[in-house]
Amino acid sequence: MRISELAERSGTAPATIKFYVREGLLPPAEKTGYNQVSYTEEHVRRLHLVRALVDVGGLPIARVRAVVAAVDDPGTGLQEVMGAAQRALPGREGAPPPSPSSLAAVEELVRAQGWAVLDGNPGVAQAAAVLDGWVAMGRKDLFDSLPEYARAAEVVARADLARVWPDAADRDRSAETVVVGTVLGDALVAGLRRIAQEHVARATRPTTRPATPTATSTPEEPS
Amino acid sequence: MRISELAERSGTAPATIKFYVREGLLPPAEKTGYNQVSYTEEHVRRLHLVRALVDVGGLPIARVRAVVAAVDDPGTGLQEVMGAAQRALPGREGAPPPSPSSLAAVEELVRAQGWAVLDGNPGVAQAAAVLDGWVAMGRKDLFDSLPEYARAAEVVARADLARVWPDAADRDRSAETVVVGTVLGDALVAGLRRIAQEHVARATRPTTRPATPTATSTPEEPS
DNA sequence: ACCAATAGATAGCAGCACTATCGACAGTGG
DNA sequence: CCACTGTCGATAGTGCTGCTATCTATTGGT
Repeated sequence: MRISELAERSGTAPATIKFYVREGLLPPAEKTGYNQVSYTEEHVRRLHLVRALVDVGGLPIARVRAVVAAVDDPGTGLQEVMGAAQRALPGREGAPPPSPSSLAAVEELVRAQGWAVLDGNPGVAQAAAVLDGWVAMGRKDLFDSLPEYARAAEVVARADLARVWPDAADRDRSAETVVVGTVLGDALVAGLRRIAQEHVARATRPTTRPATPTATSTPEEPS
Repeated sequence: MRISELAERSGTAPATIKFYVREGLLPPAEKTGYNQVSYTEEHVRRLHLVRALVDVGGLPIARVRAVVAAVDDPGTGLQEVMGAAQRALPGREGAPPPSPSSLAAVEELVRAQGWAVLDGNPGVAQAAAVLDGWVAMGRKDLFDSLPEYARAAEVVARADLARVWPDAADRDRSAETVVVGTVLGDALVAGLRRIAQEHVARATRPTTRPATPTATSTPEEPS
């Protein structure tokens, strides 16, 4: 198929497709002439993958390139593909490194949960950075809630992996599954969390501010 | 205090502080002379809040402005502050709108969970967009896992709100708590999810690919 | 034969988050 | 009193990212 058809089927502008090929997000199409190439169904699904990572996952182009490289390299095992996807996720790159105390807190949490984890896991630094932000705001009560969050995270992780193992025999397919699941999973959990937050906020009827009847007046705006 | 002290205490360059004041992320300091102003402790904590939202939460400046405006406006109730924080989170703005079928699936999930939620909730569109990305990749099995994710999301949401109600009497303090909790909570859950993923992947020993012994050879790299 | 479409290369552009520079002045040590 | 460092506010500039526009040589379709 030609570029216009690929563009139409993926909802992506031809110029953008060319750009993706240049950037290595999309493999070059097979040449059939001086100015004719032939895109395949493989390109369609790869383009869908790229757009999902960019649009829904919010990944920058460079990260997407790293991820698809891991998917395409048959020498990369599923665990490493998952690692690549994890490292690709937008994770506090401009931020200062996490403090040792927060790192220690996270590591203690990991131990308390009975988790086994290597040092390189980016989640550790990310969680520690969150704790740092929290204490910088003068709050400390988050530590008590950590096990609750950790338990929820484990439930999510089990659901994640339950979706991968079924077709673990097909390496390419499951590599894609791992990537999409890891990246889009963050967005899914975040979205569901927003819905659940509103539900819980409405359900537990917070005595909508016990002692300060001011400012409750403004007409209810959808949260 | 003068700008250099504020810069030092917050780890932010003076030029950046000036920029934030211009952009309305930080209130202007009180003038004490032609070229002398006096920053307060309030500025320190506000700057910490802004940096946390930017560095850890990854929010763009414009979103941070909207969030702090909601926090500062005493006429904005806590529910609306939470709504502002939710809408501020990076959520698929460049992406195409979610398909009706995915929206319907999310709404059915919401009903099945017994959740009550208004139309404007950005989580619905976000979750639907994730489903769209998923089906665009030719996978449909995600729907079966949705209730699992929803349950985990509710656990998280309950933990979120349990941290807010305690000091719901202090509107300003709890407004900050809501914002930081909503924004940093996403990052925290995401980080813990990465750790849990690695743990579960190692613990359940995926029979590391049942029928395809190829490509397992590369030396174990920390995922 | 004609014309729209294509490939590939290069240049340009808009947005974002800062950062650098400037001129006028203030506060402080000597 | 006076040099000198620090400060304020304003404006302009920078580096990066993610495309988009333009150009030329060529080609398939009618």
